[in-house]
Amino acid sequence: MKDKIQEILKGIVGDLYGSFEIDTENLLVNIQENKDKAHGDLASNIALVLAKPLNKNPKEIANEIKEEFITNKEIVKVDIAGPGFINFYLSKESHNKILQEIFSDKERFGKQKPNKETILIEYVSSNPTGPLHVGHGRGAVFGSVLASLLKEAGYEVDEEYYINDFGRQMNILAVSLWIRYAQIFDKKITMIESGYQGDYLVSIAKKLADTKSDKLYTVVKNTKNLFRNDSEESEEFIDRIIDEIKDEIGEDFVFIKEFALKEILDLIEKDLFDFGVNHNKWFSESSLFDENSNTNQLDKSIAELDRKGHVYTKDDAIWFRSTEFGDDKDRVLKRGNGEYTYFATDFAYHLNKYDRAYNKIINIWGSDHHGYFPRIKASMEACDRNIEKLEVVFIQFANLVRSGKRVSMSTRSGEFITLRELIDEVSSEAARFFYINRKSDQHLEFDLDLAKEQSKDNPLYYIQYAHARICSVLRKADSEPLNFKNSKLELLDSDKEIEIQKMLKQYPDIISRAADAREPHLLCYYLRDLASTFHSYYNSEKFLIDDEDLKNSRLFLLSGIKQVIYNGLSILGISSPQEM
RNA sequence: GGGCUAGUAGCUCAGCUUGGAUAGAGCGUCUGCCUCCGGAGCAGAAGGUCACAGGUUCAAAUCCUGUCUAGCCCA
Repeated sequence: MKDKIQEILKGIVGDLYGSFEIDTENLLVNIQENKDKAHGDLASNIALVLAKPLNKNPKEIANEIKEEFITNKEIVKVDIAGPGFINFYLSKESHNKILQEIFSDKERFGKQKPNKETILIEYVSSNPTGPLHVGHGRGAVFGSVLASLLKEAGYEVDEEYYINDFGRQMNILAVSLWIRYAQIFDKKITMIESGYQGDYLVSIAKKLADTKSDKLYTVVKNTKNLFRNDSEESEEFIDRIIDEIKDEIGEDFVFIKEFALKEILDLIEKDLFDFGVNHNKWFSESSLFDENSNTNQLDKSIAELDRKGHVYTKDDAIWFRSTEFGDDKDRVLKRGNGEYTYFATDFAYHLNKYDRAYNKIINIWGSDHHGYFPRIKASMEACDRNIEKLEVVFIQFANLVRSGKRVSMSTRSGEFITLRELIDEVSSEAARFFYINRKSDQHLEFDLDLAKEQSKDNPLYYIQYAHARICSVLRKADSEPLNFKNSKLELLDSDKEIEIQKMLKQYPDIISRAADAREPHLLCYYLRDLASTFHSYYNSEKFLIDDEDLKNSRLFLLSGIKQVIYNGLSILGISSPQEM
């Protein structure tokens, strides 16, 4: 409809002022939906925009255009208002097409045609050294909802979890597990300070003992000697312990490491699953180092950077000259001691993503990493990759609030609140909604009490209640499957009914806007608005009435609202209860 | 010191991408509404220098510049 009006206006303007050679393409002409009913349904600012180039009073222009505009069945009235807006009034019938559309498309309503673009979203990617905590929750929900939104908007989407399963932290994890395991046989052994303290390792250690009995303990000859602490710095201390345990246990050290990794990934995957988050790809960092093949991707990637002339050696270390691409300073890829930096593997990982030929690569990162983006971008640019393809969405941290007070979120060993605990307390769905119901780059106060509350103050409850209420009415109506085909939808002509139909019409736009702008919270606000309009309608009208035609039409309208709430909540990964 | 993000009603926040008519919700406060489809709800009132100062524009919460304040990152 907007396009139609736009075309007509262009024609009229061409006829009227063609000789002035106005560049209609570049003028900021738009057709907008009016907030205020008194101004009609749609408005054009064309007269205001033309005022300057024509050197004419905008009202005069608007009048001339109005004279030429021929109203029809759909556009029943044209009006001039304010400084020179041209308002268009649509016929009441023109609003109810949307209900037929929803009725025939059902859960596909709002879904756009496949556009053949592929997108890779990488998110969560928490270190596999312990279970997920609440700090990961927001990014997890954001990634999964954005993925659903993009699919709805017609993209083909892969959701990937990058497993940091390489390097020193894995050794520390293995040692921590071994200590918990050894404690089963010798209570006097204590966990080292820089080890992973959480209880989860205690249960994993029990499993390890179940499969290996004490075999990995008895090979270590002198545990006392192992834990002597002659005032070493903790860094050196843990490195020495890693080395000594490695020596004593031999190849089984790798077994312990992989055992720990597998168990923790199982935990993470289960938590994510229960949280409604489902990655379809898991990418292992250590696969970049695959030593069994000749294709160590990390060396290959650095070699490519080198070939392009962006690598140099200084102080025995290998550097990337990232400053040439806008970074603050050059970055080390490989240290003098032969260790690769975290950045080096990330660089190789991103090249790998590019080589998988997606149209778009989206990373979801905590906003504390924003300083990290320029060097990744620089490295891709240096390798002649199109940096327009790469996008990072930064997620600001959330604070949990209980009884008006912030819940301490210290990440000090063992003190964090796990995602599991949050799900257990407020339910997975409430947690999802509260995490996503805020612009992602904004601080979020997550009110635990409100998330549990069952009242209109809790926006999720309010939306779900609207759905349940409609289901209840439809149940009560329970006349044979309603024959909506013959409904006299033109009877839906009250202000509220028109308003609802207009609102339903906006739904597909909201989906594409939320997807394109990476702003899933728009959907939450839309659904809340829709629910609110419904509740108001519900209180002002009766549906189960004697007038069959009107009754059917109203029920048809209700089922449209119900469908849209259902579709929207589905994208958020939240259910639409029939009753509650 | 450099960078990023923000500042909108007493509180929590939308709106800013794409400038548009009287700046919106929820909570809280006040006043009403259950013989009636789910009151887990609804209607109404009060509440604003859109941080501040300039600039662009017919038109600025929205775009630009500067200042102040807060959070985060880097040194």
